[in-house]
Amino acid sequence: MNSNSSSSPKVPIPTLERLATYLRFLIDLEAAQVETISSTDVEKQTGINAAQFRKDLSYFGEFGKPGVGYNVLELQARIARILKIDQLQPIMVIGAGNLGSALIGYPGLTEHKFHIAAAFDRDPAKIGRPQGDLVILNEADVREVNAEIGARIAIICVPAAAAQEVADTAILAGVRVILNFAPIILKVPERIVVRNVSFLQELAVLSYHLSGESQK
Amino acid sequence: MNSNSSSSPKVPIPTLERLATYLRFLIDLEAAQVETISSTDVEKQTGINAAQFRKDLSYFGEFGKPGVGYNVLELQARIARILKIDQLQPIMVIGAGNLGSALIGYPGLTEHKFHIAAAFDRDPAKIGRPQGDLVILNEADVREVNAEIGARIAIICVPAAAAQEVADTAILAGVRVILNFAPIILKVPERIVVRNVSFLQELAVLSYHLSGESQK
DNA sequence: TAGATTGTTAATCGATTAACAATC
DNA sequence: TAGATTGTTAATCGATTAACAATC
Repeated sequence: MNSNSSSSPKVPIPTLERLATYLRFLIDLEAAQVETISSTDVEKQTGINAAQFRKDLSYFGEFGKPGVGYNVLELQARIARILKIDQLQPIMVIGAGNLGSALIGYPGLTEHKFHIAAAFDRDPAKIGRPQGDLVILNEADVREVNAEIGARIAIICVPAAAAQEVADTAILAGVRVILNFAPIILKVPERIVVRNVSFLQELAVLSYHLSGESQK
Repeated sequence: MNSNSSSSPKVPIPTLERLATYLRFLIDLEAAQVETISSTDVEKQTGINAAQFRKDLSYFGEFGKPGVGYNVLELQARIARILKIDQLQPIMVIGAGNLGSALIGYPGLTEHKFHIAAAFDRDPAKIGRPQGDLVILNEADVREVNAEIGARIAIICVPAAAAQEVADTAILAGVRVILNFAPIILKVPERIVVRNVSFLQELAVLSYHLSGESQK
């Protein structure tokens, strides 16, 4: 389900996912004025195995000092660079319904240098409406607008029926990676990376775990 | 990151995730009036390996006829039963901001027999406000309300700072599994199953894949 | 120096996929 | 019966974790 990792050589996806967790954790440590941290501390505080933490980092170079640990600020900066969120990253959101609006207003994004540069919809009632700092634009103008803003990341929040079409448009407009919230499997060229988020899937896995007992 | 799978014996989590995908796919097939499907067809249409499809199902019994394939309606019903979404499943949503509201209005939920039975917030300005078919309730009343509705699933959509407290409350109120949208690692008893959805993590993984070239 | 902790190699574990006898 | 496709075993692949020499 985790899609076309056509690109880069051999960093496991789970490692990349954890990298984002480490970054968040390091930001909290910075706020708590912690200067140095060891892999054992990481394990104690996040539950992620210390060897795994070191292994994850080892894909990208050497980050720590034997006998000492890792400098919080330096590690933070280096992980941000690896994840390419060391500079503002423009994103387009397609679909300005409830979910799209929630994302546009999500405060964590800016904190992590993600910047929603444009939001689109095809509903004439929504086009032109202000939304956060943005104005909803016409979906028909995706390509034109993206020639300006140069987003390489698209977030698709339209209904399943429209998702494939919208993905095609985004790709034509120069998007290279897609976060897809529509419950369908997008067909995209090899070079495009897609990640799917499915609330239904998450809930289904949880629901399964409601074993026998007190169903009320 | 995938949390406390304390419960059931040995079905891999990825298998459960795919089960939800199969279910969705089977619903589409039903709509298209397809009666029977083989594992090879599944592979062709979803990209999921045929052997994997059969293996996934094999954890739960026998579903197909050699030489023939699987009956779409029967398989659909049996997967729904496995995932415990063959009957209405009540859910509580805590946090009625943008994201919570998006979930309350999400049409796919009902289709899959998930029912948001109550939504809570602690903001006095929100309490009492209508939202879809619901009225936002006071977060302080979670326990009392859940004695009525009996939700075993909670969706947490509050800011990071409030998430742990809210999770504790939900667990006290009888919740057994949690879908957590707050970007923190919840500390919960062994028996509680948590799944985390992190937009930042998803975006970070995608951002990583924006290799070198045209950063514009 | 002695103690702590790294980065990395090797061992373990688990999930995916190929192969095939059983069966419709 | 011959052809197709299942369910399952065995082989492969990849990710996690333990162990330890190198290093601060």
